[in-house]
Amino acid sequence: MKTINWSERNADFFADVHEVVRHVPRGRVTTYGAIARFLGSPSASRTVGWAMNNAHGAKIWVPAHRVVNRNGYLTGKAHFGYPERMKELLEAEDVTVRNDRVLHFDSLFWDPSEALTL
DNA sequence: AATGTGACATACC
DNA sequence: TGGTATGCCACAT
Repeated sequence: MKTINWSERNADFFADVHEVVRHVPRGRVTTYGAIARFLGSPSASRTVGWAMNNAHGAKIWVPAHRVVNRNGYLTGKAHFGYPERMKELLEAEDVTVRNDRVLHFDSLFWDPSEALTL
């Protein structure tokens, strides 16, 4: 387990979420809940989703397609311009998607709590 | 100022 | 097992 330290923690929740998502490695995925837990608000997963919706307008690019729900389903696919876009972005990173679900989700899951420190 | 609404996750019947 | 309620946070109304 490699620990990555980020230089500064942002003031607002959305920015924190965006920062975490930027650390998700290419070819890996994480979940709304994992991010919420990591940021100290275990039941704010819903808000994390809202932050993703907001991510399109973020100053720095956010790989929002690497965030799925806790079962590995692409519940956010409707927000990528066209429905298949999210899947395409993932498969471009060798993450296979079938029936809106990430294959081998368990082994591809990346937990920010195990890789980052606040 | 108060209310409603989400790309979720859990707890509790 | 499956439906309903609720926490959470920012934003629009």
